[in-house]
Amino acid sequence: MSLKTTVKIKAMTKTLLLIDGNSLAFRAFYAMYNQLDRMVAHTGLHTNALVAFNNFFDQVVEKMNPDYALVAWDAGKGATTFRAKIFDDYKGDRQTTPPELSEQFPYLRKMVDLHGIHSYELPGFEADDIIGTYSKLAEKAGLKTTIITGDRDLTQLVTDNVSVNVTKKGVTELDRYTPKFLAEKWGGITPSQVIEMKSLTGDTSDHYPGVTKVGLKTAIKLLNEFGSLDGIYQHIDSMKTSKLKENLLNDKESAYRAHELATIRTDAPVELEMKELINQPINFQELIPFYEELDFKVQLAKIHSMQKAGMVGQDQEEEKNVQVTELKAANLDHLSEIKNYLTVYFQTDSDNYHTAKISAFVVGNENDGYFASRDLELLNSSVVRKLFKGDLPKYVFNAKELIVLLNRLGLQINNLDFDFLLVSYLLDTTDNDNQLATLANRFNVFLESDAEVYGSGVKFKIPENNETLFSHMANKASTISKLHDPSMKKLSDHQQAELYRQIELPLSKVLASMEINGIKLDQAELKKLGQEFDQRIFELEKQIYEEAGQEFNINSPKQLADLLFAHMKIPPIKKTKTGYSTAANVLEELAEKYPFVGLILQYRQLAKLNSTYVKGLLEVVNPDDSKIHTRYLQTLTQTGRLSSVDPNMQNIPDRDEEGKRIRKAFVPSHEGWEIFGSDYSQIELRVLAHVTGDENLKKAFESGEDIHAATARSIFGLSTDQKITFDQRRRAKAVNFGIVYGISDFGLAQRLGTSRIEGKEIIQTYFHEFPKVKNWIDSIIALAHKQGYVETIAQRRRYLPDIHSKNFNLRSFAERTATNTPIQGSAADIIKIAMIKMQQALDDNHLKAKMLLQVHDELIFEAPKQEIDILEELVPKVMDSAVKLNVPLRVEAHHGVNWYDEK
DNA sequence: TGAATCACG
DNA sequence: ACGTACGTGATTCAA
Repeated sequence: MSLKTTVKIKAMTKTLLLIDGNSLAFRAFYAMYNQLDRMVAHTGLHTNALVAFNNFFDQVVEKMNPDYALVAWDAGKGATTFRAKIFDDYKGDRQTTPPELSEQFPYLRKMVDLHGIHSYELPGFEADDIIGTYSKLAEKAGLKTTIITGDRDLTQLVTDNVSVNVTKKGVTELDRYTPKFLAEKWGGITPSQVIEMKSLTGDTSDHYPGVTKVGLKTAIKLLNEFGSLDGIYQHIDSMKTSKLKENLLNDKESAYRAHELATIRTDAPVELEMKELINQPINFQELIPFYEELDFKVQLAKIHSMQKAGMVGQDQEEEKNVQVTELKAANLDHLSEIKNYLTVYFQTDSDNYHTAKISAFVVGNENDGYFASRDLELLNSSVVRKLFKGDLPKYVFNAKELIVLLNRLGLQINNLDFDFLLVSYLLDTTDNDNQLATLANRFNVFLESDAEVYGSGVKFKIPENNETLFSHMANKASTISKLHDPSMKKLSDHQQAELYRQIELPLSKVLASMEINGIKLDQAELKKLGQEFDQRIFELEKQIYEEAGQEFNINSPKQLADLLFAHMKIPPIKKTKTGYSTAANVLEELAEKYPFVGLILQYRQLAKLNSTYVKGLLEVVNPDDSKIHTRYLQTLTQTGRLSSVDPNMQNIPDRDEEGKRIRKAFVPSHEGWEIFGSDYSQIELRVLAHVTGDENLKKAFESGEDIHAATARSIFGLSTDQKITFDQRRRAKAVNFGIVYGISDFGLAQRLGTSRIEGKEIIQTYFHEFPKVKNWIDSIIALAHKQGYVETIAQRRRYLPDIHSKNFNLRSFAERTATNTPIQGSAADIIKIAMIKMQQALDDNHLKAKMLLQVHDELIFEAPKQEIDILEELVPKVMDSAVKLNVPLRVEAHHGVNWYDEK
């Protein structure tokens, strides 16, 4: 078919789209019911039905592009329909509309309106009747009509010119009923017989009865024989005596009433003329603020990209690019004009700001414009130094990074006030990729991502062209400036301003100095260890190949599994997604019967130490100062802990003697100094005692007794003079861990190597002994269900979007995190506060000691030997008084000539 | 790029 | 009945 004829046909037969608003709204609401809690706008409005309805417009209506369109609604409360007058229990048992849906109706209507489509309702009539009436009017006018509904009753309106699309799944997958499709689907029934059928079967959703015991199949059989309700009753006398005949006779009145109720009116006194139903273009002008109100990020991003592609008009205002001037020696004095606040952004060529090349910088604000340059020398000018040191509040994205970069340039900055990265993290940790463009998106501010402008992976390149680079950087700076007000407002709404001002923001400075200081690595010591490991690995390799009778890659779990479970025919113990597991706990079990497997375990241990901790650390040590400068990620974890990368200094081996030797290579950076370490004892269980208020648990901590022993005493019913066996303590320790992690009988049994039944008994006994722990767990899960998030003692927040999932696994996981996060996260709050106070104490006491590392519940320092005595008193004091809990905090301190000897 | 493994609290 | 304890990062293999 040529394009010309297609156009002609379209031009000749105009189309009308009739939408059953209420029916689709209900469909949309229940189709997205499991998303109900996830889809809430900042205003608190539920948006699940709105989202689905919007998808419906995008995917269905846009494709149809009808000439005329109308959404019909049931008239609101107070309007009695003619059906209710016939039958006062009409729709009687139907659940009242849930409030979460009711609140969406005004917005649904507005959405329809902004899509250029008329809404219509008529007191005394339902949406069905409006649709029926217009479908007849359209037929007379020679239009092709499409009806969209979730209600099959409307199929009675089907003709050659009227098709009825009934929702199949959600609101975008539809069954298209034509006379032919209807006949195929329902045993040869015609559209008008749909009414006859409903008369016999009744309608459960509208709550009117038909004939007792008559369902779809019987109804079709009767209609095929007698044609209609009238036909059935005209011939009823000739029917054989049967239960069916009896029911038909008994329920004749209800069948005829059902007939009347099921019949859709086609003569409702509708007022709109067809020409008023012309499908209007989408009103983007108003749709954007509307979507913003609903927090429709995806849709806003879509409009934004359409605007960029020139497909949709936009205001001149938005078109305007951010003002950016290249900064030069000649115009430096412009900077002294900047008032109110100063946004600062530095562009680097890689994530590791300790080593990255600093490509360019931009400073400025929304009123006074932005100034960018690649010339870092300009930063040494007195104008810039004064500006950075001055009182203007500074707005940045990642304060810690900026401090480190400036430090590299010998510069300092004062009055860091707004760090959008930190603020976004505190507001919501979910899906935080730490990218400005993504985080800005949460506030409906759109910015090209670095990947779009600079490329990613091997294609990444900082543009050589000044205009490209400076304009992107100015856009970033402008985004930071614009996000100050809305994000700080939200922070106060969440009661998190103190968490930000008193903890995270000051902490970023402390962390910056820790990173800058770094920890000294004795490279010779580590290399020596590496040589020993190399030698032993080589010998183990030889022995393994010999005993295996072949060479293979021992590092490949797949090849190892092949050897063990196929070639050597050892019975496997555990499976992974892809094959048989060769994990350490499996191999340990096998090693008891097959000594050969023990060699693999030894090989694995040494290979790990060698590659990750010997080679790995030697690769990242800074050759200039022989120090390791890790980066703490302050805005990554879901609980509020820090993490550490490049390298990870929070997982240096400690549990096995062999691995611990790595720690000998971490030494003080000055002669006559020592490594000093201090750790909280059982901080998480103490937090548990605090948040639950459990008397028994509190008592255990107040007595100063070993907590696992105390727990053993409680759950195994031992008196104070009875001795606790090693195994009882071990089991109690596993229970304590289990409680903190969100226990299950199976999980506990697995770890204790006992039966599930016994696991269950132990948990029950624990809860009996520590009843408030049980109460707290129950109530925190209930709270998570109610509000969708949990909080730590410092109002750190973690959202749990899966807490209402229908998927058991996802929901259970969310419930376990609901109990674990307040504990792990509050412990993180405590050590963060301690770190800020610790830095302050070191400064106040004019100590040379430096805080170097944080490992979740411990702090590592280096200090002159003469200061060790002071630290032994000061550090525990600062740490255990950081936060006042209703149980004491205990801190242990150690020191030595290296990190190994500090224990 | 994901899975498996193993290092830490 | 569901599957099975919380939070991380680095290395290696194999597609």
